[in-house]
Amino acid sequence: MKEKKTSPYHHGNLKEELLQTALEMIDKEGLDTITLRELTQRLGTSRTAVYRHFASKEALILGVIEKGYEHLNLLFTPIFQDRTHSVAVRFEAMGRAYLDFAIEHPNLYRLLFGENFRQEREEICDYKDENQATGLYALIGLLTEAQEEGIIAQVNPMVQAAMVWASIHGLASLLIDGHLIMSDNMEAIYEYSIGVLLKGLQ
Amino acid sequence: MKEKKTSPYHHGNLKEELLQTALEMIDKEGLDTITLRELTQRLGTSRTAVYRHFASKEALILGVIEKGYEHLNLLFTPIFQDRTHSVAVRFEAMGRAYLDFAIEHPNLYRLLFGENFRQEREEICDYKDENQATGLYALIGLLTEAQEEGIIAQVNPMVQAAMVWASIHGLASLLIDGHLIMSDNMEAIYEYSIGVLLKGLQ
DNA sequence: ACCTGAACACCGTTCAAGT
DNA sequence: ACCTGAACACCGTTCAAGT
Repeated sequence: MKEKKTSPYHHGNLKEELLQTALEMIDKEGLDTITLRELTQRLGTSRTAVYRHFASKEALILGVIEKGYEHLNLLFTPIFQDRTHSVAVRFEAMGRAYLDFAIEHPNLYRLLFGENFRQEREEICDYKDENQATGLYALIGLLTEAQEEGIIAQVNPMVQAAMVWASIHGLASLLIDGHLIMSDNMEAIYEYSIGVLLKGLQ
Repeated sequence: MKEKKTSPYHHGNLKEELLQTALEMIDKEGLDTITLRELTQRLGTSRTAVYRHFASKEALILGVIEKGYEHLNLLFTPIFQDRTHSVAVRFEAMGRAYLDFAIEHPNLYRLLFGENFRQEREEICDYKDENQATGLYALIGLLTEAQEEGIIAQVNPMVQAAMVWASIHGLASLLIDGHLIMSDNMEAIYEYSIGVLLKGLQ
């Protein structure tokens, strides 16, 4: 048995491990409570090792955001593209998947769709790329499909997509941030919302 | 000319000044960047004076949140109660006022409707009080009125209110956090959204 | 491409002592 | 009901020096 080339010390892909562990820590504990000191300690490296791969803590978090978008993209795109189901069914399924993600990963959801790095997001990924990763483009595609089937009115699908996204995002945000009375009634609210949207879009 | 009873040092209502100045600082610079040290320095007091009136920085911020809700209440309630205009007009006006507030005071809006103090909010004000201050109760009243006029379907108005609030809140959030493409198209998106809502609620 | 260790400026918070 | 001043633990970040 040959050993791997003995890399000095115990890391080869520290950058990836930093991103992955940071993502997990944010997911579990929230963005505000994590520190570089704890992150590096958990990986068994020195504090300063971070700066070999990232210019700052912010730069690292931005990497986590990118990772999060990719993760989300893999989650949503298949739903939109599943042609075996009707547009209405897929519409409802996408909203539910979106809400479920927010509920299961509130800290991650806030990181991806909250105020963090408003500036940097605009600089790094141009809007198009972000919204592609977000699934907004898939949503636009689905709405276009619905227009062709005559289910909804022929309006600029980007405007429609913005309105629909805002509705579901608002529901998710109010819910995970504790602003909605009767969280227990969530299922009823969601189903009603989808109904109102589909009817209103006609 | 009689001088005021010479209060020791230069403050009588420090508590109120702390709240007011903190609110202004948050409004201008955001919650994350303000520090107790800068706040007290701006008021010309010692750093430790804060702890005469508040148990912690968090407690002070919570006071700011309460102040914010009151401010908002004064803004919205008149619109809802203005019986000289039709329900549809008031509905549109309330959404616009809500959006305008978010756009003009994004930092304050995030403080009031974001994730901050999720826990404490639930403890201090019970849901009802908060949602009353938020204007949610007024919205429910407006929707009830609309039901009586036969403009919208007779559904549990609390469910309707949650759906409507979520839609506008989502629009405001995505906008001020920079997630929406074509912010320049905002007016079109808003008008379309109100249309979809009114139609969908029928 | 990592490590150790010391240091810096900046936090919120506490405390002891004054007026 | 405030003040001063020192101190504490905790940050992100930098640097000098190693391997």
